Amino acid sequence: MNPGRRPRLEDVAEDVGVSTASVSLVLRGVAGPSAETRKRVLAAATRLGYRPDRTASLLARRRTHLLGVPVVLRDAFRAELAEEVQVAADERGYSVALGAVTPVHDEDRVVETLLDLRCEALLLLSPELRPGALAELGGRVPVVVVGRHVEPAGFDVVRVADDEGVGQAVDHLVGLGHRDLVHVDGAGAPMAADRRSGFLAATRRHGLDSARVLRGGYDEAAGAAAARALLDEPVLPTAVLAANDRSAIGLLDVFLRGGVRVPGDVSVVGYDDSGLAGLAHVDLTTVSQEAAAQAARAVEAAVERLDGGRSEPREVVLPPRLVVRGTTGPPRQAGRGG
Amino acid sequence: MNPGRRPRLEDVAEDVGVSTASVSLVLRGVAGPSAETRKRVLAAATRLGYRPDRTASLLARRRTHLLGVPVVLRDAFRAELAEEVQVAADERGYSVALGAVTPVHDEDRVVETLLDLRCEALLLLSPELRPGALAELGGRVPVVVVGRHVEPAGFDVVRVADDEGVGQAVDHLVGLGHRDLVHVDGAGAPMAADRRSGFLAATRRHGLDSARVLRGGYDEAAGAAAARALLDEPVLPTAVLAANDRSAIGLLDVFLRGGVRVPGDVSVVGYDDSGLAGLAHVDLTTVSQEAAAQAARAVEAAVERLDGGRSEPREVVLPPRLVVRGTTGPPRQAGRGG
DNA sequence: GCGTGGCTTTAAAGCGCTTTAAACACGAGT
DNA sequence: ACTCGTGTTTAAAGCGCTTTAAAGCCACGC
Repeated sequence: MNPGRRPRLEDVAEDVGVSTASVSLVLRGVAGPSAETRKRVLAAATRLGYRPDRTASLLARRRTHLLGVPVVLRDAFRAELAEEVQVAADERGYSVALGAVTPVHDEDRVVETLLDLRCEALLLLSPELRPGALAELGGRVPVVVVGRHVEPAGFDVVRVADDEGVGQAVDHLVGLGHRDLVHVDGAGAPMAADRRSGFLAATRRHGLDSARVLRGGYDEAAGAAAARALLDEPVLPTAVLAANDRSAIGLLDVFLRGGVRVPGDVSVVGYDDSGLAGLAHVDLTTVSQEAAAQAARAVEAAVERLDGGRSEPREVVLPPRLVVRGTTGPPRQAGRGG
Repeated sequence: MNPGRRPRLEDVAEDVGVSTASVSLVLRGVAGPSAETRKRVLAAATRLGYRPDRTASLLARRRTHLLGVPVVLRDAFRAELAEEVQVAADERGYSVALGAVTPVHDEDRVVETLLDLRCEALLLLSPELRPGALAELGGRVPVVVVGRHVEPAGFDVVRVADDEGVGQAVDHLVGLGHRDLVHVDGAGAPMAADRRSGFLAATRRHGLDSARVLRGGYDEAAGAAAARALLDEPVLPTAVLAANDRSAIGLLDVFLRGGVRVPGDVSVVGYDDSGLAGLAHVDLTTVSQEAAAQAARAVEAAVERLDGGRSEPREVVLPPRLVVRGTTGPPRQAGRGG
């Protein structure tokens, strides 16, 4: 019926001797067709190598079951999150369309592209957009903001309790005997404020009034700069909490080059538990952001709106998890570590 | 005409008082409609906030102008390549659909998903698929293999001359006075053989028969292990060429911890010029794979097949480019750098 | 014999856009 | 006046699938 072209629903129907409607129903697993019909349709579809044309299917039903995720590929943690979103979406019968955010392709533009592809919802990973822009976007299409502390208004928010995460890290260090802590913060970066306040709250809770915050940033250079500043001071703190893993790597690097042993002379804690932290030669104690859990909840939030009809915004705050590895140990005064 | 719904072509047509055909022509910039019509249609479209429904459009014309790119998000270099593909595709009027390859979502599966989205061609970044599988896939849809040395058969290949790249690095080191070189190779990884043979060819060319190859790998752990092996030997080589940047980072790390100065005691060269290499605290001399150029040529190859009707396979081999940074210097015997 | 209700199946109307063939308008040429 | 040609516009037929309303079929009970 149809020479070299890819088989259509009609070809299968004709082959079996039923209508395209029946074939459509069978192939989508909808109730109705009898077991007999079902069997024959399935057999014919397989034999003809039929594969549904998603485009036509999308046009006909008004749904696409597509989730859009703009992603900054260069950012290891967000990339990991995107992966997990794909996995979680899969489990719920949704596909994800990834859009690369690059210097020449900013977030707005990628969002438009994804919407043109008919994504039904957008999952934004630590988006840079202003809350106003987020709310506006949320008015057009369901939006879930992941990993950013912002008031849910017209969109959902899924994040980790970063203040608590830093608190766990502080507890861990204090438990080891540390009393002299420094936090190299993330300056104005997203979530940096939470981590900073979590640090201050936790140290006060332990009565450590000497605990200080040093201005830092979210990359290796910021950590390295902070480490150099610390080395210039008369006496090193016994433990440093970085704002994220990349900053921690910068700190480690400078300490290493300066002959400062970790954790012998100073303990270092990162944040994110990105791929970097687990590398054997880094072996960084850090706080996990639970990428998989965040992704799963984010997809769930989107699906609730799309399939469940929820419309009031929701905020999901997950507990972080301290991952103890090799860069933390007893302080140099107390233990025998140095 | 159409209450809350998004405006359709028909709404615009009705508003202007012409047929949908005219509107379609105007909006796509096809010749035919008069200047007058054109103007009024454009005005109406803007006023109504019309945005074409890509799905319907795709269904009607038989083209999608979509390029599929499976990408391993965790791999910095491939992620960068994917970004560049997006940029290059954009310039030629194509969009790219990214599909995340993860442990639970292997390359085959992602390829199927992308094909379901009606991608017209696939750009595979250092794919792991067997040549046979590649050829078979190439029979179904235009395929461009990027960054892998494989005979183009039923698909195109775009890659960098890795042997030459390593050769440039060797020349650079020899020019600095080095005579005692070691290459920590990539074992069985893609392109590793080329880098290895390039190393051997270049060192022979310079009469350095002592040049050795150590078995390594493509990650930090492999580099670290190789570095430890080197430290166990009675005398260190004066320069080490790693199979890629990640391996080089591992080498640097172990050297640093072992008190070996770079480049004072030993020079280190990476490969890829991934984001890692450029970081201030790493400052790694490396060989650039010219991601942007590779991406551009890959897109070009796909477009040639799709729009130009080319069908015979093509191989494009680009020249690599040495990027000299801070991890290479004169050898410890010769210069004063030790 | 006929109406009933439960299964199955299907005809047909879209989904929103593209495209082709044909219609149309209008002044030039003969 | 009539044919032609050029430049514009459009009716209508899809693209391949979904979905709804209606038709078919059949056993059952009155």
